[in-house]
Amino acid sequence: MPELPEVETVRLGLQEFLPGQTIKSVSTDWPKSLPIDQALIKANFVSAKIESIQRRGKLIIIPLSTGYSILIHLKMTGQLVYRPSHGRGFGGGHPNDSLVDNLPDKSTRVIIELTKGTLFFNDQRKFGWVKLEKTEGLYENNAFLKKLGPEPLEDNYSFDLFKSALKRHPKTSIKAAILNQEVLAGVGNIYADESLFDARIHPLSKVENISMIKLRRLYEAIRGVMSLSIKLGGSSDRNYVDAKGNRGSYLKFAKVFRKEGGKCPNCGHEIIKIRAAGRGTHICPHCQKIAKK
DNA sequence: CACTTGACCTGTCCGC
DNA sequence: TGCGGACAGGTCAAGT
Repeated sequence: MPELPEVETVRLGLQEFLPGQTIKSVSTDWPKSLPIDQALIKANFVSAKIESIQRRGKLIIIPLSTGYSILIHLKMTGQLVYRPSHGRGFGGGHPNDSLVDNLPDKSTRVIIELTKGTLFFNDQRKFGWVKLEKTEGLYENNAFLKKLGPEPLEDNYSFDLFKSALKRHPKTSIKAAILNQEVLAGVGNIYADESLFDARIHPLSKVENISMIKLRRLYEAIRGVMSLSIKLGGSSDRNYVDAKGNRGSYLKFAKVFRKEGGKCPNCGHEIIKIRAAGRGTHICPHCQKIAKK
């Protein structure tokens, strides 16, 4: 599921409620979702105070008063939903938007009890996890964070940065390259397809064969689609919900993702589905031709 | 080495 | 209706 815009939407939601709260208990019925030693949980997770909610790429990072940080990866089907202990929900949401009316449910893997509410980590496919690591030196010590590429929505993320990272993967397909989290952080299958369409680049084009003009358009497109998606609360293809349990609406505006059989909004040609970088991939075969040297 | 493919899981959908 | 297979927002390890 969750790519950068979805994870950022979750972060923004949690940011409203969690900072300042203290953790009362942590439990799981699927230990692989919470691969933390019990002694460490007791010493540095329980009774800790939540300081802030951060995000790096698709990873949620929650620094605690104990000097440790909670790391959460939602992978394909993870949800992170907060429910206050009293009052009837949050109000303001449309009832039909909620995919998580009664929590915990059968996909709930980890329950974190807080002073004023409960944080549920749900994950149908069990790929995601909640970990705990030392805050000091986290970005240097954590294998994933250490290699993670730059944040594409930061002001200082330049075309030069994008181009020079791509240059290290000249022979691979452009889709595989932008899905590679070491090239840039946060792009997943939805935003790869949408941004490649916007830039009129065929996903199987080799990086070295793509013109500078098109790479520039791709850089702009990646930032454009992900910024727009954050404004729309992300994409809810199946499971995704934000911290309040509500869906995002970006897919209503998607041009090719899951639109096979429909018409290209640019030329009217039929959108087709192919395979690229081992993933289902949506293109307009008329607008997106494989680049050749 | 750089790059691609399977594995991790559950659930849903589609064809026979 | 039942059953097998393909497929689903991600990332690693193990292949080629």
